[in-house]
Amino acid sequence: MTAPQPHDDSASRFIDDYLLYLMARASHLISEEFHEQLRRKGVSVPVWRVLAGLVGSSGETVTGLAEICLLQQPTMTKLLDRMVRDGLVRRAQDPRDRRVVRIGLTPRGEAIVAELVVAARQHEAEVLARYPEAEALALKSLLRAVLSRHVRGRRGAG
Amino acid sequence: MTAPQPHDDSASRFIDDYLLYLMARASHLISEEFHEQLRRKGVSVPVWRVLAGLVGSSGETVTGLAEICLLQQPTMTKLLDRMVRDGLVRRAQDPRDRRVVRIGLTPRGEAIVAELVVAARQHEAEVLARYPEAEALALKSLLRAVLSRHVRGRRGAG
DNA sequence: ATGCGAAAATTGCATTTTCATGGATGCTGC
DNA sequence: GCAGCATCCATGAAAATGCAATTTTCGCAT
Repeated sequence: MTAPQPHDDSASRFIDDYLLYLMARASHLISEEFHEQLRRKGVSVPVWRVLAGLVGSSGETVTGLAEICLLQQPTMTKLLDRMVRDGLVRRAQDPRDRRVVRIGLTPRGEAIVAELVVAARQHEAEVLARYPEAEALALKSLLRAVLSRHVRGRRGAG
Repeated sequence: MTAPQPHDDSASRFIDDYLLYLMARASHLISEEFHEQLRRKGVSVPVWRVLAGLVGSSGETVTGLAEICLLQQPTMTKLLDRMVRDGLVRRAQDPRDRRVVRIGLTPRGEAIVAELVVAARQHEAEVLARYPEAEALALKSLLRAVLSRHVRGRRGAG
């Protein structure tokens, strides 16, 4: 029962060489930069993810959006409730399968996400500009490689 | 007011070329693999992060742990309440600064995290084995480069 | 046609997180 | 020694989340 020792701080922490932590931390820190911009515009992170997930692909399902946004389905349903209430998206029945709900941007949602995408692209450019171009390209390429190992149902993956 | 169109699915979604999304998704998908192991052992993700954050560095502060675990400070305080209740960690006053609370693993916490770290290292090895060794090394290296741009307070960064 | 298993979305309840704030200690300049 | 400010942790009310169970619809074999 020795007391916790304050010294010996940056000895060799497990997490500092742990891949999953490096990824989570890198993702979190870079994302936080943009999330601060979102805060200033009064848009929450989950709302941004849904809006962004709909850009270039109108008509996602609830389950599909949940998978895209890395959330669970019930969480997505409740999030969509709020976004519908706020006039950002709307629900529509799928003409072929009445179990399915298709989510689409409202004009208001489209206007908001259009602005945000501009800011996101600019921020991404700033982030990438911090590194030699080769590294920047390699990073994206490696991330794609990681993701390609995880094809989950999404047909016609690019 | 055109209805959401179900077709035109995998055209060219914004997020598929968005760095922050690639990072978040890669991190999430790989992490989920290990989180499923955690679930089977009855350990929640935040608890694992705290335990892992303490390995090799006893005596972290509450704020420090929050930063390490990518959580907010009040979240960490309440998470630590539960972990203290469950006998995983304990609080101790810093001898030099009475505002500071030092968090240390209990013997029970140490035993549990020791097992988990073994599983984590094994999972990491499995993940890295999916790629050519050069890619695996490059990925870690690039993530470190990203993180090195974000030295936040932590002194003596490696 | 009809019944049966599977899939999609929602709802309810308990838990957890967040945001804003409060209380206490430490530090600096005078 | 003391005022003023920064830092650290804890708390409380409100919102969001996770998990399990429910409902509706579909696909398919009979």
